[in-house]
Amino acid sequence: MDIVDLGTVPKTEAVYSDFLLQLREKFEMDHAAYAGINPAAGAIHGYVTYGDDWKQHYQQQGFHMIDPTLHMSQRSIAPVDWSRLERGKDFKRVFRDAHDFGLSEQGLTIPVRGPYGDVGLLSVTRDCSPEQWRKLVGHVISDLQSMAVHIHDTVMGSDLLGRILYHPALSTREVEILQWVAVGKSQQDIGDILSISHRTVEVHLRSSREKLCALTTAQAVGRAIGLGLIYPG
Amino acid sequence: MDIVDLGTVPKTEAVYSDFLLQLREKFEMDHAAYAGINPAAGAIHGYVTYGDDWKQHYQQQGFHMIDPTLHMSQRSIAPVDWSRLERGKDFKRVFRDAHDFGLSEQGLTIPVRGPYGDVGLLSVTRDCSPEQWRKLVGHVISDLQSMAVHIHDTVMGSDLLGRILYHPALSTREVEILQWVAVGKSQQDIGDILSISHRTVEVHLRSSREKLCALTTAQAVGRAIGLGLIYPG
DNA sequence: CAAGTTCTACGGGAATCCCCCAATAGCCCG
DNA sequence: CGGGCTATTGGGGGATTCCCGTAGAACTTG
Repeated sequence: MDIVDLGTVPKTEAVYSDFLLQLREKFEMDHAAYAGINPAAGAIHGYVTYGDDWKQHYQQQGFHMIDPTLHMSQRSIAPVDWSRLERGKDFKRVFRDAHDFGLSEQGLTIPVRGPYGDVGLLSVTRDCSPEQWRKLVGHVISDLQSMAVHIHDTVMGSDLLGRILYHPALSTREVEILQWVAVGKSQQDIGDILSISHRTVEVHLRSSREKLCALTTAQAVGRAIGLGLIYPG
Repeated sequence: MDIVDLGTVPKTEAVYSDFLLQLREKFEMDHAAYAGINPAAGAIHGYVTYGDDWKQHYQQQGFHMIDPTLHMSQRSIAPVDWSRLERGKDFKRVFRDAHDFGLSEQGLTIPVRGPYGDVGLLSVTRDCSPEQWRKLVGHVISDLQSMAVHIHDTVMGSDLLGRILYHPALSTREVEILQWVAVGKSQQDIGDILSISHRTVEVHLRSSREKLCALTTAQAVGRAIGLGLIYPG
């Protein structure tokens, strides 16, 4: 594959846009777009090959609030071919306008998720016959999926420094106790389970909250889950 | 591609094992394994092409607690080639034993995540020279990634009925208030923010706990995050 | 060895949460 | 229209958490 390997170049916004342009050419698509959300870093990323006119219009109309290609893909493990989406009023509204900008309603969105609640959506569009589309997709889907993982990994990696600085080191005991809280146990229960005083449990939870910069224990639980330190019970 | 499409056959455990056997043959691997966790359904899945002797030994030794191929992959967006793992005491412990069962320490694990906290790990191993391995992986990685998504999607889909039954419908207000809790606000704060009584906040939280089968609000926050209903604050 | 971290434990009291109970109003759908 | 659900509000009271502060022992690392 001759698309630039994002792992080997400096990370600027232009690099991602170029990556999408190259991907678009290689896989014979009209357009490509990547959208990424990183809750742990509070970051949102978006790169597209569309012209500025459609980008502005999409934003002004608030289409991201109703765009079913986004919403259905966020609920899917596998790639979502737009031909399988319901042609409801939201779909029609977005793509009636897209037509006016010369954009096709035939496309595909590939969701990728990371371990800390981060999500990336790589979308590609191509205006051609359904038969041609099916052949094209069947031919390139594996590589597109690999590309989706690649760009999402790289974009999230560029948030990595922030996450390293942000990512606190909870002690073993602190993690253990937070996990019990996530399972619904009270401080007294946890003390009984671990054969320690419930006052000690309280101390560890306080330390956990401080390290996670959380005002409450419930918030600390949520953050620890988001960071992959514990799991929902 | 001539591997059976899991979407077209009845879902039995033998089907997944056959899928892995076929995948192993097609991509010239020694072995293939899939492990999946579905927190929302409380389900754990595992299918492997290894013999029963290694499966039993792996379980008896509790290797899943220390296996770095599992732990590092769970923290990665992209596939993890085992050659890049640190040869620490855990790695050595697992693979010293694996050698005794004729299994290679050369492999690759591909993580896949779904929208509800579910995680799937597809691993493949092949005993050959590093040069051959690099060529083989470069040739098949895209297809392996697509396969990983495919099997994980299908396994999680087989939990779908459970998830539909289990997945509670929180009201808009309940979700909104749980999100504020996840941000660290107290019930009084939330009442002030939303211009409602803190007693009303309490009622919504109790309803949320009931629907999420949670004993505490902290547990409810964790579950809601795991279900993708709210996000860590 | 000294410093830092983790683990253990406690007093006292305020704040918050959550238990039980009660109620009304509005909206939607069969 | 009636039932179910959501949203709103309140009383009374107990349980739990969390605030402030304190301390010592064990372990690790430079």
